[in-house]
Amino acid sequence: MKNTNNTVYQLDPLDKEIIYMLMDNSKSSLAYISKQVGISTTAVHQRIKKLEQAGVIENSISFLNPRKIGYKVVSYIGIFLDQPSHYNEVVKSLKEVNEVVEAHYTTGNYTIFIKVLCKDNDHLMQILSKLQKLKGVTRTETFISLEQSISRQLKV
Amino acid sequence: MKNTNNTVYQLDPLDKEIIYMLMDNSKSSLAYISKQVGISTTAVHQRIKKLEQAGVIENSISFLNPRKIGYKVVSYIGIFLDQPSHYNEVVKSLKEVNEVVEAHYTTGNYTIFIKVLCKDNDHLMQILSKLQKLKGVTRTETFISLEQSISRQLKV
DNA sequence: AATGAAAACCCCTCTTT
DNA sequence: AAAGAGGGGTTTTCATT
Repeated sequence: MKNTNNTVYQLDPLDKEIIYMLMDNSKSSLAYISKQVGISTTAVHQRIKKLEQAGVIENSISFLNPRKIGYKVVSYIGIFLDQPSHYNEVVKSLKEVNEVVEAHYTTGNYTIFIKVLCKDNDHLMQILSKLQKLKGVTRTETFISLEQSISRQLKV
Repeated sequence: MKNTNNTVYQLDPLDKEIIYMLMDNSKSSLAYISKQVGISTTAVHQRIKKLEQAGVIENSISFLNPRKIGYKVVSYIGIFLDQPSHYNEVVKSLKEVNEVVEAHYTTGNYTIFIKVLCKDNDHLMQILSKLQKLKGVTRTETFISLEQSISRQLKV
């Protein structure tokens, strides 16, 4: 069941300690967390369950390292649409392109802003030409990431 | 030990099935995966271990949902530097700003491109004014995400 | 909300093919 | 590369405060 309400969950210091450990490694055992934060394993378990039910902690996932399977190029692409009304249609097309891993409807220069993973620059060129053929797309602007110097989650 | 070589790991269909299950939920048990893909738990275990050692599967982490703790605004900011040589210094400063969750050194219009999470627009304004005071930063351009329509990992 | 104890489940190793 | 069996650890529930 998806939690949809908009109330802000108040984290106490123990919650934060627990969450940061899970954000670092979701397989941290209850026994290990328990030792670090100084409460029983059952108490840790209860807090995690509560945080999960509230939707504060989302499902844990494993990461596939794109580089290891030959995807070396990270880029961001701003997309200009002739009419914002084409947004839904374009997003639908974008969902069918596996290389697109994020898409945002944005304020500012672009209508749509996406993150794309490619094997190399040739591959990126193919994706760009595919994007430019989509109905409603007038122009794109590409930023290739030469180095990702920060990649982390929010700490509060 | 970090795997640093650049060979491309060849995934067979079983590897892919297993990886996609773990990318969806890193806590999928070996017994469950075993049932889905039709090989023994031991075989699944051996494959996962191999994929982890090769660095194809990276550590699993839990996600904190920023919205649930009051962070409602997702934005991307392009940063112009007067000299690229200020890059390292600026990144160092950016690392001290918790709201910055990604930073890239990019080709194209901007020198640095970042992703920022904020509570609201006022909060974003504060971050922007903080960024504009950093030495070497001449100008910034902001894209606020009104809706994230795609958020996923790479599928190959 | 927190605790200890017990049950159920799971990971991981070992042995074998 | 894959399978079954067993020991040790982990999650989960239960009763209690």
